[in-house]
Amino acid sequence: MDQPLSNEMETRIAEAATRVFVRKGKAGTSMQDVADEAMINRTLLNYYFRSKDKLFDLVFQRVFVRFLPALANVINASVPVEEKFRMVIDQYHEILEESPYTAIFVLHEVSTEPHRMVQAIGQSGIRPATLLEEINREMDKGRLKKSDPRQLLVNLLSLIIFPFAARTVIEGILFSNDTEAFKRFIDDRKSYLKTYFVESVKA
Amino acid sequence: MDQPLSNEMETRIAEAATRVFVRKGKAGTSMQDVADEAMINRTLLNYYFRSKDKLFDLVFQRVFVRFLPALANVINASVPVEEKFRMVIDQYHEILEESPYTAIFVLHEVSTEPHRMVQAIGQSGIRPATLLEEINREMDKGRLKKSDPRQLLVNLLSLIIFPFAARTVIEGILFSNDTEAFKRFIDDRKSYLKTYFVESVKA
DNA sequence: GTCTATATGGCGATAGAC
DNA sequence: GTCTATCGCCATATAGAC
Repeated sequence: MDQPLSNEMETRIAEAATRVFVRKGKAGTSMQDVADEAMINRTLLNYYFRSKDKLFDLVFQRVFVRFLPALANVINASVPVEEKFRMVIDQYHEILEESPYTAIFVLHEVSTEPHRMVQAIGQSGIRPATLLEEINREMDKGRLKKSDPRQLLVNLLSLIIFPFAARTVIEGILFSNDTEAFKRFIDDRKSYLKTYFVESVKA
Repeated sequence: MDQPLSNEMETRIAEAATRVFVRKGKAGTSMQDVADEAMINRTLLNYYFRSKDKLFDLVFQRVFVRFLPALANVINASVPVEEKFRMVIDQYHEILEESPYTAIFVLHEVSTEPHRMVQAIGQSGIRPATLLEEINREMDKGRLKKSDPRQLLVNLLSLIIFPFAARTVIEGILFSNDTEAFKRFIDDRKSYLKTYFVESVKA
């Protein structure tokens, strides 16, 4: 009874694989690395997942999908648009503070294998158009400064995500590799963005 | 005389290697890939560069260093600080529009091998502290809104670089994989940022 | 389900002919 | 300087014993 059931083992492998793939990338990870992280024999990986590609597909889907509810929940919420911006900031910070490498992982893997985008978006049901239309209406009503709503959306995501993607560079240049100082900076940034960004887009 | 001289061949290899490494990453690139791109026999790579590591070190240094003059020139210019912001936007756009994958390449490689940061910074002589101090003085004089100068600097770099790093995602979600539409978006963004960002930081 | 043993192929690197 | 041939290693994947 202390032998893991099939589902338990699959979960255990998936979680270990996620940690390793996210940290070292698909090409930089061997099946041995994953087996070590899951503390199982390497051959067992092929028993549960027939190939590295299949395993990676699962991991990528798991990671990518986590980024979507943060947007989807917000889009459908019944709150003013400035409050939606604050919610996006909070939710992405929650995800990225917990697993800081996911941002660069997703961007890198999607960049080298763009076909993943198509299927990932298809399975997600995400509708950014809805948020863009709401931003547009608020601009028409004169509550937000007039501009291209897509520029505003890209601004928001840039300001949130880039510091995590560029963590090593920023930590090295601005904080002399002091990880704790960087974490304080990110923590400050969460509230900083909620006032700075919202202020900068209001009409 | 139509045989390439040693220096010409080294340059040719370095340029080919840069294209392949930037596009597929270090771990995702084989020496055969580089040889094919340079249209030479694979063994010649080992003649000119003893190992993949040595070749990659050169490529990374070449790519990383390109990002620094954009900042260094600006820091020492004798112009108002708002004009410096505009110069940074122009210069980074020039680099990134020419080779859009360099952003994600640098961020990914630095993330998986952080030690590269230390040596790259050391050899660059970059002094962001100088720019931060100038921003601080402008805040004291009441010409810029008061805040943490590092947050402002990170905002600027985020707004410029992130759209390139996330190109595949943005192109897929916002532009249905229409590359030309994305390019127009980026072109608009350059002038958009110069007014939007400068406006948002002025006191 | 889990292991040992092994097949098969690609990789980085070098020796040696020219 | 440039090639062919080859070494040794590690990767993915599978066969087969238990």
